Amino acid sequence: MNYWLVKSEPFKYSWDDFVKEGKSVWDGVRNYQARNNMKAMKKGDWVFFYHSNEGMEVVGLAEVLTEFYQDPTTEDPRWVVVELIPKQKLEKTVSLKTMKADDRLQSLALIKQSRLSVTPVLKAEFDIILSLAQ
DNA sequence: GCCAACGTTGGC
DNA sequence: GCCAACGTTGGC
Repeated sequence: MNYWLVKSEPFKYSWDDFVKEGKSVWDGVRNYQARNNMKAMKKGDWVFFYHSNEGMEVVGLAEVLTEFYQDPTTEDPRWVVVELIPKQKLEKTVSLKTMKADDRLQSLALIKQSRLSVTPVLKAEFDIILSLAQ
């Protein structure tokens, strides 16, 4: 089991939109590192849902429903999508500020590579973030 | 609105 | 293959 974090700008696609639809095809990723992370996702992996730009906080937990396949929004075979389903909303959101201030989260990929839209989360980091969400 | 950090493109 | 120029993301 692996853990991940995906970013979305809430005014484009928010957690609430995600819950309303019940499922999301995570398309439009055009960055190799993010793509490679998506290819490494396995069905059942857990994925934090983070609001970038506005909010700047982890708001919910999703699960990988379908592993990667060709991105239907492009002919270009380099790009892929995964399908995610909402699992649960966090009791308390966890802000970027909180994570940056936590000594235990200094190597979090979200913090180290702030522009990457799909990042891995270590098990230890995952547990810490979940504990901050209660 | 600014700008740092990256990623990409294209000329050489 | 290098690197300058440019574009984008996202925190502040």
